[in-house]
Amino acid sequence: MAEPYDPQAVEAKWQQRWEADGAYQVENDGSKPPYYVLCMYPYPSGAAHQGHVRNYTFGDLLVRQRTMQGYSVLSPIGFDSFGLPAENAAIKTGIHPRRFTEARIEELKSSLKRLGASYDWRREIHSHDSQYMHWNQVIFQSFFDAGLAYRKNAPVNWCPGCQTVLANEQVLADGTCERSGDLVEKRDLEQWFFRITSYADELLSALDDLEWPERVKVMQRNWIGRSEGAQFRLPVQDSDDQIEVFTTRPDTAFGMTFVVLAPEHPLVAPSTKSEQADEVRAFVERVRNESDIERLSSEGPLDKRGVFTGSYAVNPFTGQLVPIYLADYVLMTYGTGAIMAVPAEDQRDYDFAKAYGLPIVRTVQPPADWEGEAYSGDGPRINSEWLNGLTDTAEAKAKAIDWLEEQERGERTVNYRLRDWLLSRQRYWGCPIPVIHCPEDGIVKVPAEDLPVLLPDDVEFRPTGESPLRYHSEFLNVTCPKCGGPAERETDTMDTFVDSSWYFLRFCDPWLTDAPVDLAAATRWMAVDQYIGGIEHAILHLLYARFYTRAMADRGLSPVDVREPFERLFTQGMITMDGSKMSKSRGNLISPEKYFDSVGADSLRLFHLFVGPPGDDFDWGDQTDQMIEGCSRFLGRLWRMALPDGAASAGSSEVDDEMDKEVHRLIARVNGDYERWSYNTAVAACMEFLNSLYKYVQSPSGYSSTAVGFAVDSLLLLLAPMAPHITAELWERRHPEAEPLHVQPWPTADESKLVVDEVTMVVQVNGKVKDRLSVSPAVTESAAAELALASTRVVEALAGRSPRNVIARPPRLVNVVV
RNA sequence: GCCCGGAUGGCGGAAUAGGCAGACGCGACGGUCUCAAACACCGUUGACCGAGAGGUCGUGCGAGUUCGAUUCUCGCUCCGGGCACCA
Repeated sequence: MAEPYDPQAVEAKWQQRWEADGAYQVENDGSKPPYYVLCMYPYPSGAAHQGHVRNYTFGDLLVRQRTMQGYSVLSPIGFDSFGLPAENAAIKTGIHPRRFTEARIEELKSSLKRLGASYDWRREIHSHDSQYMHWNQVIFQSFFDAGLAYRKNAPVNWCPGCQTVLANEQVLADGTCERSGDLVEKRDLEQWFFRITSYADELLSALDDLEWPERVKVMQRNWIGRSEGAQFRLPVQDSDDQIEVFTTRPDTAFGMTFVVLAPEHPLVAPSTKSEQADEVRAFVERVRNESDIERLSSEGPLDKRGVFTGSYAVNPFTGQLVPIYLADYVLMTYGTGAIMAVPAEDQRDYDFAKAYGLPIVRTVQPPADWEGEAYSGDGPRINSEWLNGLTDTAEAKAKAIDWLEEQERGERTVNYRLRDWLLSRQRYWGCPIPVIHCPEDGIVKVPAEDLPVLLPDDVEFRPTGESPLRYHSEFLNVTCPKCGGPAERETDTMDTFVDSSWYFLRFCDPWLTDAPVDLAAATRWMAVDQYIGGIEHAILHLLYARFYTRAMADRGLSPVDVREPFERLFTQGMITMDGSKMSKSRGNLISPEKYFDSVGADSLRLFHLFVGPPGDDFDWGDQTDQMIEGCSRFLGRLWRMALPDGAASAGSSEVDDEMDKEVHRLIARVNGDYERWSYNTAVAACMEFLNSLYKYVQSPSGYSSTAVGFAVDSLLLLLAPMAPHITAELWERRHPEAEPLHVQPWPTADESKLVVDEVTMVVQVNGKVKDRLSVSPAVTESAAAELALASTRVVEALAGRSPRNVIARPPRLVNVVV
């Protein structure tokens, strides 16, 4: 009886071996070609869940395969260790976020190690490391110097009960605070922003060249939301004020019959006539107290959604007066906060015009069969003086803009939906923003020699929702570095997306003590050749990282020519349960530990690879455990076959060309599957091959042990990135003198052994399979047709009828048509 | 509303360039081994008709192109995701 496979003993042995040998440590000055594989570093929420297992299995597979292929593979790992959950836990339990987080990191690390994931652990980064915070702050100050980080007033969610600002996520759908239940108000408060909009154009256009999933690129394009048009000014009647509007359809401006301002627009007060004042004030007040969600989702009658100011502006195209309205659907945050309304060509303006009895003037002739209301398609211009007759919208637009520019009333502009990144958080557990507010000197950077600004540990976590830093007088009260007078330290901390926006650059040389990024090391490794993570980061994290990489390059903080952080991106599918995302709060997490303790990590890894395409979601269900068992059974079969005294230990020493060819076909097939991330079919191919190997060694006519030896060794090499422990152990037992499996060269198929002498040709009659013939792969069209017509099965099916047509596609198929 | 995906046996999925639908695994059924069980191994397994040979149907629905469509085109249905008064 062969020795049974003991996954726990074997896996522990190899994990220790790899770590002790530094098997996946790479140096920055190696001679092998560099390759950078990175999985999105995790938020440490405790022991790993199946989503982590899947993510890190894909990443580890690639690291191991590229290493065998001769690359020097950079495979770092770190932890996104700042963030709200730790602080909320502190408020609840009194445990300091640092202690809480570090304990969670240890749990997660232990899971990753038991998975057998291979990292250069010397490069580990935590975003709350004081070193990392230091460089975070240096980068921030550099951005501040360049005007890329700035402060401005922004409308934020303010909870009167908690006396603090809330993140959008903390405001419930009904506009109340998730903690106190109070109605959340909008307040203008000073916040920190990154000027990501100044990179909008580049962030958009550079997407085209990235090897990213198309849907992620589409999401980013929509998020940036570029639109071309014109911006122009309308004089307000009896006033020096001018209303600036943005439009993508300047060609329809002759049909502008009113103007609409956002309720927050600065010209609202000056344009409000006294007889309208009460109504306007009530309206503005009401909109102000509506949550964003209410305001943006309201679908009710339009007559409650606007109000007349009593004033008029001049439409520069017609010279006519048009009334100025306010409406809640005009947003202060997009364009200029004011629009020209053209009801004939815009449905929402049309509805508004109907509700308020405003005139509708068509400037584009709709087609004769047009039955709709507003018409936004092409057509001849009418009622538009010097645009009349033009049918091409682009041409009409260009002409309208030229006219505006000639008249100096407006100009061609591009508008983006993208807004600057609000990065300040009124929270403790994040990286402090390194500035001081001085009543005399304004905002002053914390001097370089005083960096990093660290978080004081002796703070009290009170359930006020406000940052404990505000109550820490030692932290708060400082002297101004410029004038020496009393000043206050900034108590806002940075959004945790800041931490994850450049960690991949730091990994290149995390030991560097005089700059955030080593330019030489980053030049060698960047861009990340393969980035792997969840689709949920399609917009924010990936966009911020792309912005940061550019801004750092432009500030000399990273290599100038590295403008994109992630060359290739793979977004793996989610693990769900009954269709919803697995999460701690839902209580449906399935821990990998129980599988490590039973079938072992290799079986679980293999299952995750085998269960379906890596990009698809997988629903964890009743049969899942049995599928994992199936993977474990396969590894058991592999074990018994591959043990030196196992299933195939007694064959003859003759050569077997047929078996050899089968092995080369397997190698070619699995390599193809690896390259296109089709791991499920790669596993299937290996299973199929092992099945046929069992048939081979059990065949009564005997087998070649040389051929089986080559077959098993090849299988071990191909499976090494997927199931690294069991394959390493078997390799060592089979080849005690050889180098270990993970440094063996990756197998490639011998092209000459892929040619076959015979293939199966399908013969159809009227598209229905009637026969299968064995033919030479070089069979000619006429020979194939002849063979097909000679088949007795075909003759029977024809029943005397003569074929009308014979379509031969040698050597795969012949279709006889009657 | 707009933009992207997706739909194949009892289940997860395969079919890489329009050419054998259902690889591989799970489950189910039958068997071998065993006192019995576990493990392992062997066989069957899309539906329907047929004793069998074999036949008919079959990739969400309806059309179309083609000798031939899971694959391409058009029109729907359902499910999932993203954006959503963006001027």
